[in-house]
Amino acid sequence: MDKRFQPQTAEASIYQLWLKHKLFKPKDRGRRFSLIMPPPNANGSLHIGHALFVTLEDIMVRMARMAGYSTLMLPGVDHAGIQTQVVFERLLAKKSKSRFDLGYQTFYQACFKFCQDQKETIISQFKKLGVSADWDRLKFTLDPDIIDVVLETFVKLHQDGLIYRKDRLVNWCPRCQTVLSDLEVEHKDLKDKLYYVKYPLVDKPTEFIVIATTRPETIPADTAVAVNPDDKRYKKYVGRQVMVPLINRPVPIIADEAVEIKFGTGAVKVTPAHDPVDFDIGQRHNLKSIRAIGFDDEMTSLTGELVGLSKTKARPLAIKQLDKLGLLVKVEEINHSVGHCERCKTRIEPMVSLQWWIKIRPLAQEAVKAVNQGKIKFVPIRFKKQYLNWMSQIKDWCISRQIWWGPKIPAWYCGFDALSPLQQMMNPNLKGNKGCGHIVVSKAKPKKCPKCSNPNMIQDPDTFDTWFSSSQWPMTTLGFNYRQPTDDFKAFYPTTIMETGYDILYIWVARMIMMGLYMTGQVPFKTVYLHGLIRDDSGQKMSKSKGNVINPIEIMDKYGTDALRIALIIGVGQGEATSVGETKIKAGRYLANKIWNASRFVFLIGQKSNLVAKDYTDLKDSQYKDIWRQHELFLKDYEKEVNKYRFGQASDKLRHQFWHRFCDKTIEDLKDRAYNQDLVAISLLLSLLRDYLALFHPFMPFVTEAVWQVFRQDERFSLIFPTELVAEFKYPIKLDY
RNA sequence: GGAGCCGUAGCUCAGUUGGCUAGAGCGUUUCGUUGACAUCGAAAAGGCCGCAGGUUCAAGUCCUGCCGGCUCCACCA
Repeated sequence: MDKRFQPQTAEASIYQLWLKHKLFKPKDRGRRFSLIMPPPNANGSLHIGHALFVTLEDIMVRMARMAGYSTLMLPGVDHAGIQTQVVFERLLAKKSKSRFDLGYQTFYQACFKFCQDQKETIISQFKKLGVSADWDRLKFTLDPDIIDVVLETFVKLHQDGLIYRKDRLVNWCPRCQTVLSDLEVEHKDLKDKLYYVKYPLVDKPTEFIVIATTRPETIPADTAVAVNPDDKRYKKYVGRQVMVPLINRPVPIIADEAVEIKFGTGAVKVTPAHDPVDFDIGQRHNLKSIRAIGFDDEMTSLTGELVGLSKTKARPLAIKQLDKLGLLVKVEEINHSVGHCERCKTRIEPMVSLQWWIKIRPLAQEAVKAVNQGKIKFVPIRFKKQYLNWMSQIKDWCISRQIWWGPKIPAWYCGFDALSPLQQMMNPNLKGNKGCGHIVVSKAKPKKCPKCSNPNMIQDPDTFDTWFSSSQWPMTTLGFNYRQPTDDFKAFYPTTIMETGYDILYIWVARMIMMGLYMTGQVPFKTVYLHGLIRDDSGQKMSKSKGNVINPIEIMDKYGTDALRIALIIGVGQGEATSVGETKIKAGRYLANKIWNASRFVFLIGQKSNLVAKDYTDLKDSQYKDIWRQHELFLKDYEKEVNKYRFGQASDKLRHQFWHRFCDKTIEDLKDRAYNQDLVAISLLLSLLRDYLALFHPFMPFVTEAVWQVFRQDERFSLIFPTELVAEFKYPIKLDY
């Protein structure tokens, strides 16, 4: 046995050994355990967050496999719609190109190629981490069979009245040139200015109502001024009219609950086209929606003298003019939170636009019911509350995007005029298509318009929110379809555990539950395990700009994969942030080293002895029965931790037991007798070591396998080490899924 | 405005349904090993478990309030 374990040279061949034994394939028999890997985005390489989640998953999977479950870990990769498009556009920008320079076809193909390359990279990195997934079942969100089901789901939702197309207020990202769902918008607190502006009364132009606004450039789009119905100051004005400054258009003064009496002057300008609250007020009071800012970020023709200006230039001009007219009362500093694009950090422009929406309430109802009935367990439990809280206030989900990267929405339009105004603007090349305006939702392109027989229906140029396809991931990856369940689906659905980060509880987990129930009538997974974020040594969030990121690849090269894996897991509370730094990783390497050396010692002593295969002794009746009993007590305790998914605690206890009980006590106590050919002592050491190797294996698969292989080479140990791979050894504890 | 979390050794953090003589890693001190250990072992120092009340035979653990930090959600003009 070598004096040291060399992860750098040993790991790759150990991984090959597992593949050779088809270890990662589910066995035919036994109870089933399945875990669908959250697909990493195919637009970058492995970071420490990937390492954490995939390690946690691999631990659960390896434990289940060792405990005798027919175990499937299904890997996948995500095309990651808007995120990938932003990443790829940045690459293009370095060559001074935009997606429009390439055109849709070329862009799509180049992006596809880019994703394929990234996919290969990340898969090889996952293998380096020791991930025991069944790579033959690897899925990509753009695989034809996956897209097929996703499209069908859209059609079915539409048939069931759960998808509709409507003009509503959306989040428009001027940089990405697409709308976003609410969950893709980040709110940041910003210092801004609050302008107090006089609106003259129509019937008495010497009298004014003063409103407060942060966006004077949208004044031309005002269609009302609103006050709170209980505000005594303004009671006499309600029902009368004011003149909108800059364009001199009369608008009504209305009363609405949404207006806060205490804020500003208690009177607010209502701009339904550019503000979510105002949009709702507009709906309630049947107000017109006038657009001041176009999707091109320029002021529209309805904005008087501001027309044609960019919105940033329009504001100072508006202020200047108001001031000149003597209508600007004062300016105050204000702190308020403003939405930004999660991907490119550009400030969101609220707009009214015709988009596809999912009517979410009916789906949410079922998803809440399932959780309340205990069909899905949350680990840690506190996320159940967060889930329920979110679901109770959920809003309809906008699923159409104007980006190019991703599958297109299966809606077909008879003629250019049926497209939304935004789509018309963005797709002038389709302009020649004439038609009756009919819309068909179907997976395949209709041969002709069912109404007017036009043979050239055009497809909706928009793509799906990438999360629409992700929300169906557990179903699509297992081969679900709307006709006949596949073998994998029958065998492994619902999956046992969904492990992912708590930061995508709403955007992904909640939606998978809704879609799973909708598509199959069953929950997609029985347990949700949510892990926390990774921080550095001093508890800081890792970020490139702070320069405190840890590159898992470098760590693995330097300290070995096992050191990284155990450092990410040991002693970490459930769902809590993990602090990882070089010292913790070193501690991991020490542990790997300790495992190797303890094994080496036992191996050498065993080799020197007269031990032969038949010398295995029943330890429960030996003079060492107390040691064995203590070991069994530990196993019980350990079993409890693992069944509660407390891997941080479990691995900590395991380390302690192994190091300070087995190495420091048991080995030391039995050393002399073992040297003196006490075969019972030797087989005791061997038996204990074998259990420790098995227990450590899910956490530190490489060093444990390497040791196991050494023992396998000597047939004298074959009764105690009865299987070829440590992973095939009967796990000394029971798991209950 | 709503929801959730955290505050335990110098640092980063564990501590499950209340039973703790409060733990780990790293760091510090002393001694010992270098024939399993790019070390390892034995021992030690170091904690009003944020603060104040309450429940209890018993509270780091449950309840209330306060102080400090964080996260998420929300229609703060």
